[in-house]
Amino acid sequence: MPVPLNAYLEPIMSDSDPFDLGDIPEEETARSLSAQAMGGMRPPYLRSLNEAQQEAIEALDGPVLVLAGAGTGKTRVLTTRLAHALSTKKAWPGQILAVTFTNKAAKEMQHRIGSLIGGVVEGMPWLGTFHSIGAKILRRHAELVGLRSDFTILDMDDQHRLLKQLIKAEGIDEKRWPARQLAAHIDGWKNRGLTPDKVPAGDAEHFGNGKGASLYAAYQERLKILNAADFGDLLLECLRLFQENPEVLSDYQDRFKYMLVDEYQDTNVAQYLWLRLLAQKHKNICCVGDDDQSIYGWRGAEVDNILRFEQDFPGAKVVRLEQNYRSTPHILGAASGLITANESRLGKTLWTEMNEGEKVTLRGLWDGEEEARVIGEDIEQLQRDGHLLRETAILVRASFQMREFEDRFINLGLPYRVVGGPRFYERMEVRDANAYLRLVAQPDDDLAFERIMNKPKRGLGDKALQTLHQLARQQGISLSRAARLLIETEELRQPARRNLKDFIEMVDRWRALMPGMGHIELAETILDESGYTEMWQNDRSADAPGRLDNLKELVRSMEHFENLAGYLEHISLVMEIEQADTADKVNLMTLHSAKGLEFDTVFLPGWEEGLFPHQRSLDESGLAGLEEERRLAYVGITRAKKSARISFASNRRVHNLWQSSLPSRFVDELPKDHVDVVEGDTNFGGYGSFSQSRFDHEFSQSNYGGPGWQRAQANARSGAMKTRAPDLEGHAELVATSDPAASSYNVGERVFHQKFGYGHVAEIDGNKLTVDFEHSGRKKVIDTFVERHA
DNA sequence: CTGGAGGATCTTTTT
DNA sequence: GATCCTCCAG
Repeated sequence: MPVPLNAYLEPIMSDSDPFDLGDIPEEETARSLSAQAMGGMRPPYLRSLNEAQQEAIEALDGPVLVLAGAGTGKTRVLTTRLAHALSTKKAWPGQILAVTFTNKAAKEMQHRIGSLIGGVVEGMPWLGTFHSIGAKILRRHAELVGLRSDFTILDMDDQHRLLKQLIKAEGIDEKRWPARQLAAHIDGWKNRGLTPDKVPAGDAEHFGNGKGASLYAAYQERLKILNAADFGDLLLECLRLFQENPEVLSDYQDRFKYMLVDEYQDTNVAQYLWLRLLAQKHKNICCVGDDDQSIYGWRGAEVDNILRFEQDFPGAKVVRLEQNYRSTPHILGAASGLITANESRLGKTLWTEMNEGEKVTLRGLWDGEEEARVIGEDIEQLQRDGHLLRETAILVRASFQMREFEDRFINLGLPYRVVGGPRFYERMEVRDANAYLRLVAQPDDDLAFERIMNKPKRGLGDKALQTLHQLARQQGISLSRAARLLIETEELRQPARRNLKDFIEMVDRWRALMPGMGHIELAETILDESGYTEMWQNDRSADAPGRLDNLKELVRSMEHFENLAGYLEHISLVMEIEQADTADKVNLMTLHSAKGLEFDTVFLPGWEEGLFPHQRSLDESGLAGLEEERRLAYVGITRAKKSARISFASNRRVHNLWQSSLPSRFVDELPKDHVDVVEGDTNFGGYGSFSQSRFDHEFSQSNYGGPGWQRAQANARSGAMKTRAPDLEGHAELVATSDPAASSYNVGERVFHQKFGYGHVAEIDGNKLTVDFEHSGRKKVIDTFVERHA
């Protein structure tokens, strides 16, 4: 994330007149002179734009909705609009809020504005993703929502572990109510802007026999104790901050003279509310989006937000960008024809001045393997014809489809790259390393502590961890504080105790190094001294070398940051490591990660009922799900500049068993005029014509209870039967020891300890007791581990 | 407390 | 087919 240019922002944030040039450093004045020099003339950056684009750019004041179809120059409009606001001096960089969804988009905008205005525009402090901007605002006012400004941002793995603990503590059977499901619910609530107290009663019953809402509340409470926020909180807590603190809100309302929202069709309710609050004052909000490309409904995105824009912002100007600069007429025709099957859309008609080009091809194949082979051959042919591999992409519905292509390409020696695959920061070893860094930076980060306490093995297993947890909970302190207490006592057996002590001291030592040592050197020291690197060096498994490489890469990536805190903030918000991979490789990715990209040739394999549209989408969201799948297909086709090649297979291996499949209904919805059916040389399936698939379509509609669906039902049934008695053990433990009033013991008092038996208190040092046990001799223990015994 | 064996479950998409 | 989890034997 960009480093804020405080030097030049501060004056703007203060009460001084933002247009007072006296506050702006020289270079800035020099730059804005070029804008002034344009005078009344049409600024040069507007010249090569079409009418609609210019309209979208020049309508700076008042609410504007820009409906930007695929390939209509959306990003250009966005950035030019920004540049326009700046160069006409309607606003200074610090007064423009520009939000995107992905870090990639934010970076691209940053970059393009830079080249438009010329020079440094890291000065756009409020250009970023919803999440990064939310985090930035929250850090400034953390104490108002019960956090400290150095709060940790949890990733999904952390979130998952935490929820698991809570579910266990509630005595709920985790088999039946998996943590990931609860996480999905909580995410859903947060996306809809619901705090625990606002979760509708009916909703909460979906989880753990109606315990959903209370678990959510418990989770939020726990987050506050951990001084942590999850992804959803970055928005929801920010929203709460605004709602509960009008003066804070009004401050931001004043500040953001102009607001710009990219991919508006992907906003969820929380984001929508957030935007609305902020736009209340100046009302200069410009939302850019395409309802036909809304593909994140499952993540809480509300297509409604864009469909409702004109009601939400009365007097809104709506600009349609319909001239497409990317694709040939056939490709556009195929995509447009397909998307007309959707009912809920605002409707646009894309057109182009390009030459006809080739039709979209459609190919039926025997199985997934053949599909991979044929596409591989196609790509090799393209290569021979002088096409670049990097201008070729294979877009799949689900990531498991990638495997067959990878296998095939490795076989062929065809270079490929998986875009948006397993993320760097999600790898286990990288997370472990980050946990070390987090623990050093933030001593009370329990999740980090827990993660690495016994990695590498230090003889601190479950037992030690449980003892620690118990103590931490009773004392209301963090694990590392609890550890400090524990090593003073004899609660843990000798090896564990010594190991824990060593561990604590090691972390303390690193922390002490922090002020003097650069963060990179520090990271190296930590990885080295902790034995973590060594652990992988001694590991004989096949993936160990790769993991070591990743650790090196991690340390290298830290160079981009000024300090440890900056690095940690970055990785929690940006899951991807930036790498300039410009090599000529075929691109392999999911349809979702293809949004916003374009390629000469696009392969769209796997157009089969159940896979695409995905069965689960249909089961869970019905018609809305189907329409979203169709939009996904639309996104896929419109990625192609020159050639789109759709295929489907009659047989596919799923979970290691073969399933026969029918061509996707989307195949039938493609307008014939724009499609060529290609006969494969091994056309076992006999899908030579549309009539066959139309017939299959009829069949498939009555085939709703397909194998997958039946299996799902069977699972649900057996799950229901598996209900077990609630786990009482956890409760018993709580009841036995959680008695805060009992912490004051007297010397000579008789006490009972679970492990050491009966004894008399000999000395008292705070909450540490020295007890003479009748059978175990003199021991130091923490008072919460003993019971008073009359 | 560790490590290995065997079992269950998984695969839709992601900031 | 992989990964994660649980259980059991040292």
